[in-house]
Amino acid sequence: MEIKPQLCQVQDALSILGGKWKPMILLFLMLEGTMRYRDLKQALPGITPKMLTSQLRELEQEELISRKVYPQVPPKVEYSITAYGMTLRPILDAMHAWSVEHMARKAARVAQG
Amino acid sequence: MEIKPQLCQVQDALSILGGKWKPMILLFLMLEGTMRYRDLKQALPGITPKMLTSQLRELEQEELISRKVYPQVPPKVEYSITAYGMTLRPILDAMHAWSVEHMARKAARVAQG
DNA sequence: CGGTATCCGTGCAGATACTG
DNA sequence: CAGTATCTGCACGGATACCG
Repeated sequence: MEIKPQLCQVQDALSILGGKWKPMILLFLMLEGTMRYRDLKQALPGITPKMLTSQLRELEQEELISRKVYPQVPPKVEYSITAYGMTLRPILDAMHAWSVEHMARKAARVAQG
Repeated sequence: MEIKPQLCQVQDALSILGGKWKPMILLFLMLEGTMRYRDLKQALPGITPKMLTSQLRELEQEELISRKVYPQVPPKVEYSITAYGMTLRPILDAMHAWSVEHMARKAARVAQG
């Protein structure tokens, strides 16, 4: 059987979802449509402002999310998923489905050491 | 709209596919069924023996692949995907499909800097 | 409110050499 | 053939403090 080199392109998708918080950020924005900075910070327990900003900037640069600044005091910034970002949904759904399906197995492995 | 905490389980799938070479190893084994150590090494250009071994060991520990040793000289070791490993296929397929679909966009971004 | 700036530890991954 | 062993670096992520 011949292996098609194309198959190695899987790396591309992985590099985009690679950041520790990126999948969750994308998921939240997919579901909420729009969230402010502090909403995301609350939704992601334990994330530092530096990490949140860097992850958001990277996703924005990939054009997966968009950033809208309201020029007012106090500042207001809204993040939302783009149409392009939405194309990642099948991947996230597949990962989510798998994780839910196999949580029991993982729990058993942890229990037995 | 309510966010379901379950959705954050996406991290589990990601941690399993996280290694740099793991997705490709899994893909090759899914397609070939069985491969020897040196076949994998050849199939993964640039991988060092240390990395290949460590990635294989981790996948084996997760029971995603199985390792069969033939006690002979010179040694012969075969790796193959398990039924459990096969359950990851939808994720890898989704990632592959997305990557193929969006290679053009990536190429354009690289071209323009 | 929505970020920056700075410092720091660790873990992943590569290079190289050696072995049963 | 199928690995180990050892050394190395640097990107990733975290902690903390500060700013327009």
